[in-house]
Amino acid sequence: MDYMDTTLQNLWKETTATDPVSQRLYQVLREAIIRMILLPGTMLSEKEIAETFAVSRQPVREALVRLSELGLIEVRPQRGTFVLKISKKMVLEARFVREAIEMAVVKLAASKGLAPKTLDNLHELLECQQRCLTTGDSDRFYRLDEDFHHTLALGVHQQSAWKVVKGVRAQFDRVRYLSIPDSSPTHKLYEQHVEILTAIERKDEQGASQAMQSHLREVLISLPELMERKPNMFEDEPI
Amino acid sequence: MDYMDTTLQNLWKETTATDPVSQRLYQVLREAIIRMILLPGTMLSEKEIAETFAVSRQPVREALVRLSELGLIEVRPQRGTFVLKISKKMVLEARFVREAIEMAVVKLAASKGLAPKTLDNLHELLECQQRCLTTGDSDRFYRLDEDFHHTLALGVHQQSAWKVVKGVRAQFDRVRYLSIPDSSPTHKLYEQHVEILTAIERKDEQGASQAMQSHLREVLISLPELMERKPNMFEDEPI
DNA sequence: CTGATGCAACTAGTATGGCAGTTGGTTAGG
DNA sequence: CCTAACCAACTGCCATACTAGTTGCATCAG
Repeated sequence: MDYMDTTLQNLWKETTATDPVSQRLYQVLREAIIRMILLPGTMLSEKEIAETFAVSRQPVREALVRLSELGLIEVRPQRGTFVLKISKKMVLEARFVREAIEMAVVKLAASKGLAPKTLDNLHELLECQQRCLTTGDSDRFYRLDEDFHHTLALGVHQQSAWKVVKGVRAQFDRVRYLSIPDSSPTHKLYEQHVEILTAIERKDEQGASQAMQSHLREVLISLPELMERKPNMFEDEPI
Repeated sequence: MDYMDTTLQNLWKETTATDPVSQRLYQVLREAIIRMILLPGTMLSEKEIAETFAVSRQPVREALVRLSELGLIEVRPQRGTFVLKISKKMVLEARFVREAIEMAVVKLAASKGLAPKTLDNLHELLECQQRCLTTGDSDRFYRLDEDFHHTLALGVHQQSAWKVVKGVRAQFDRVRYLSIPDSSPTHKLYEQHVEILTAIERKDEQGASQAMQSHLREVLISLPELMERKPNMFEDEPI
């Protein structure tokens, strides 16, 4: 909890200074946990965090409350607050929720159709992703992945659905960041995006939802191997 | 904000006194908002709530943070905190999320099958509901409804899915309590539960998910009529 | 009488201080 | 040397105090 302070400070400065402190702290800590800057098992002392960012403990607490609701940290009263280790169970449950919602989203998109403006945005996002493939900018690629899914959800006017997906995505993204710098199958993910979009455009509900399912299961293929290679990042599961 | 104090006090005493104050406040306020004890549009002063329950503002704030994440209240900085009016958009979005998840749950239950213990519990719940039909205890009926859906989700080991459903249920339940004391179609709801369970038992994925869909859409049939009859409970939608 | 302006009484946001419970090392006893 | 009891140093939880921003009413000018 020393070398990483500078990294946290950078994230802190990226947040908009006019926002409430508790919000900024939430964003910073969430990002830090997902990006494996704060590793699973790390203890997060309220006092220490407050001193790190030169704020009081009150807004820190509120940020921690929200993070514990996301299932990223665990607050053990009178003992300490800890970054939760990745749980295979939680990740698979998160996938179930995400699959259910996002498959419903693309079905709706295929049946009702999307606004021309939305389709334009989606196509543009795919073009950007294709460019990322050639430049090898996988960081940007994944941000565009999030945008793609977000745009789909908003395209069928389901903002709440997106909020839920964004919440459970945290579990996914930790696994993803853990697998860096493995060669991730970005090409495959891109192809799947294309498949999803074309299925929607030809009003193929079944095809679109199947493509989405395959897409969402792709990320977790490497899960068992990761659990073996980095066991201390994962919760000790009962045998 | 006076006559209702006694009602809130009762809810307060029902909570377990050993739990953290912030948790108890969250439960009480959540229940009060859902049960329309705290009506849409009501202003919730942190100070006032703190005095009502003889606690400090700190745990009140933490409860309010969680409630605002559920979409039940809105915190407007330096102005006040308000119980959100029911929004048709939000309710329909909540239904979409719930439908997506619960249809996926029953599909999984039908394909993988449920443990005998779980099936027993479900059948017992249905029997209890049937008894409620004769005694006319609709309050208990709806608690059993929640248990039924909860048991299904846990039966396929999807605890996270249930948490999400429980979250969006808040939007549903406000509409339900608003429609009391209308004669609600409890018989129909019971029949739908039976239909869902039998479909699961005969491994009929499609039938189970269809039954669940009909079931979830039943509650909101009265929505348009309610919006006309009690317009001040609903958000002013753009024309 | 109507309008704008300024002040007082709110609000939520933040900071700080004191509390009880847990923990791990240390010390006293076997 | 080993074990058990104790104590100091943490932890998160709650209460209180203070700050900054908003709002509405009262007051004063036109």
